[in-house]
Amino acid sequence: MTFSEENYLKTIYHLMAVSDADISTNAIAEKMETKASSVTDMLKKLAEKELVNYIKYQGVSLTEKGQLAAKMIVRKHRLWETFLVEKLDFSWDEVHDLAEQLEHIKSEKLINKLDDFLGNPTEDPHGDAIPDASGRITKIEKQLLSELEKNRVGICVGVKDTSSDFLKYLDKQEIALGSQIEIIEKESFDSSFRIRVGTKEITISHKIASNIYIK
Amino acid sequence: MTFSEENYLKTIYHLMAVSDADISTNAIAEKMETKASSVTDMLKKLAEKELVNYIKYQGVSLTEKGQLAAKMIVRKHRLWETFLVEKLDFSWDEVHDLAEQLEHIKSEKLINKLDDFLGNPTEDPHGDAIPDASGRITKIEKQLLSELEKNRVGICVGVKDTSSDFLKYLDKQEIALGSQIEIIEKESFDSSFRIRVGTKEITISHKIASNIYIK
DNA sequence: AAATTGTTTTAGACTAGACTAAAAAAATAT
DNA sequence: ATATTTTTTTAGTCTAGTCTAAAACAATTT
Ligand SMILES: [Mn+2]
Ligand SMILES: [Mn+2]
Ligand SMILES: [Mn+2]
Ligand SMILES: [Mn+2]
Repeated sequence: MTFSEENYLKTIYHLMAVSDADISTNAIAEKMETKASSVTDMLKKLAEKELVNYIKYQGVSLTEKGQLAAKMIVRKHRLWETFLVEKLDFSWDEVHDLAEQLEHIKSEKLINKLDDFLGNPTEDPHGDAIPDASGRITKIEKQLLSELEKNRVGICVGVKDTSSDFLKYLDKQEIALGSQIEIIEKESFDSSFRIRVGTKEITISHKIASNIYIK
Repeated sequence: MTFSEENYLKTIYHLMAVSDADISTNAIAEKMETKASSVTDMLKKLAEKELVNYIKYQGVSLTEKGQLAAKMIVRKHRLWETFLVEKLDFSWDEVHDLAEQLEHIKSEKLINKLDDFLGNPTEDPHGDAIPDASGRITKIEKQLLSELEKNRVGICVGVKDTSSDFLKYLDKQEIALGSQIEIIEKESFDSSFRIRVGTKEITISHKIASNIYIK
């Protein structure tokens, strides 16, 4: 499997996790910052290899085989991110682009040894689940901070947006995985939140609140 | 720089370490298991980028810029090999092919952090020197076991052939980096060697002896 | 139901990197 | 010095992956 094929599979996998319905050519093109015509070409190739179910004009979904392949790429991505943060002391906003490269290294043995070396983690530095060697995922129950009621308290267990900008913003506000967060007030006018993080009280926008996972 | 360009540079670098003279198109083709015509195409491209000095029909050599680029690839290769052996418990005959993939990961920061994580090693698992971040190499003085006189004793510090087959043979004979080796007898008829490794006495062919470095 | 708009596919072109076959140049042998 | 062999380059073809522009199809609006 080529890098490009792997990237398409992974993108379809992530889109399927959100949508249920078949994935459209345009959705893939947008997410990958490429053109719809390029996507069509690739879908034909992936269908030929029985990695996706593809019917012209009707969108695409992963086959079992494609699903497993996609999970293995996600597994590698998240294990490498964990390695970079835990062992090489990278911060959580720096690792995604590097993992985009490392996820294409081909070796089951390597990734399984890396898994062991890291102590078989179930979550990556952003709180996302790491599939195990057979593709199984331990679902983490979590909800968006924006869905929490006033006066409730929770622990930050993940982020939805993993962009460097957002993660740096969280660093600045001293919000990290494991931080305790309490909803002090929900402002109905602009849907912003007054929250307590540790001992500090801060105000965050609805957009911020809807990108933080709480348990 | 593409993977392919990097592989050509690295090959030219290794050939230059042996030969002094300019490197021939055929030598590169042979080492890379490709065709001379493909090599010619690539040499033009590398010359365009000022990574090699190339004159039609007269062979090729690395420019300063090309030399540094090649060293950085070698640095990455050898640091990854060290990581795989030291941290992930791979054996020295398994790591080369994996390092061939890993050496193309693009990130100075990653490789420098990996270097620190490993304790800034100066040699890889095969006894080859690891260039530092600026390309400097600490030359290791060593000689081939085959050049050693009778009754001399030395320590195995490296291997010339790093093929899996050869390394596995050494494992079988319990020869590893750090092993003490004494020349008991040199057989003039077939140039074979009678040696003592630790407490064991064994016979090795001239070919074997000329692929082991001793200090 | 027809027209408009949006989406997806097709057709054709381009680049990187590989290949084969033929031509050109260099090296070697006679 | 000429002929032969070997090496290297050129010319042309192929595949993967991308793109633009045009055509085909689907969804919406009037
Ligand atoms: Mn990521
Ligand atoms: Mn992640
Ligand atoms: Mn190696
Ligand atoms: Mn090595």
